[in-house]
Amino acid sequence: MDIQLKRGLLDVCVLAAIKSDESYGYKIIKDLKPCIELSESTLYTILKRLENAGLLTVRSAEHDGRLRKYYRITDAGTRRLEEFREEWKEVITIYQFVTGEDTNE
Amino acid sequence: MDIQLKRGLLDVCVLAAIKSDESYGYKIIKDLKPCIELSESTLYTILKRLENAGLLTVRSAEHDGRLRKYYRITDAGTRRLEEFREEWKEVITIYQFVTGEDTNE
DNA sequence: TTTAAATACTTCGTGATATGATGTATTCCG
DNA sequence: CGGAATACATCATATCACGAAGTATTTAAA
Repeated sequence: MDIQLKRGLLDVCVLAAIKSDESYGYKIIKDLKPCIELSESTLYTILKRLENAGLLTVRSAEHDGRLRKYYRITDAGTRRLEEFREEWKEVITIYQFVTGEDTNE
Repeated sequence: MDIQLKRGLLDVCVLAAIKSDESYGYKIIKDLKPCIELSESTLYTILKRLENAGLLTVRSAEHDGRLRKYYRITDAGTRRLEEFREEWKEVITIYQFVTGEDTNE
């Protein structure tokens, strides 16, 4: 899919991947795979950004003697997902303009 | 609206603005205003990019003693709009993943 | 008539960002 | 033993939206 279109969706996809339960990098990639593909470098960049924005928190824990970083969504992160739903109304308007479609069909 | 989300839509908005009839920079901005806002620097960057990609052609013409550049969509540009409709199916899937919504509503 | 706003296009610098490449380190399986 | 899978990190690069600033003409208001 078009990379620019993807850009606007990646952040919320990652947030959605951890919205019901905390998760870690490698698992997030696998969970998102059927929906949207992203590389490790992309994901860790996004996780860092979301953390800096206060949309998720991180805790490190050992798992089978290996370090894992678990990411959990914050209230602000949940609000971000709600905002996304609001923004979507605008997106639909734009889609209709572009395709020339009417309200339904 | 979120700038990243906008990125994926700007190019097709501009193409849609000239899809039925050729137009020029200033008019495109005004026509798109109710739908999506963009500055002149943004638009001319986009027009240049779309021209380089062969999605539109340009002709210069004088109007009231002032130069105007008229942009017309090409067949490739029209195909790009059709592709966008196809891509949209993926976008809907992603939207549903993010919001947890089912097939409709 | 002077002035401001609108029309119309151009160029430059900046910050944000996705991604490939590369690296480190451990565990699991054949 | 060796390679695949797991797991995270960093760097350089290319793309892109946008504000700022510039040039030049026409139109309308003062």
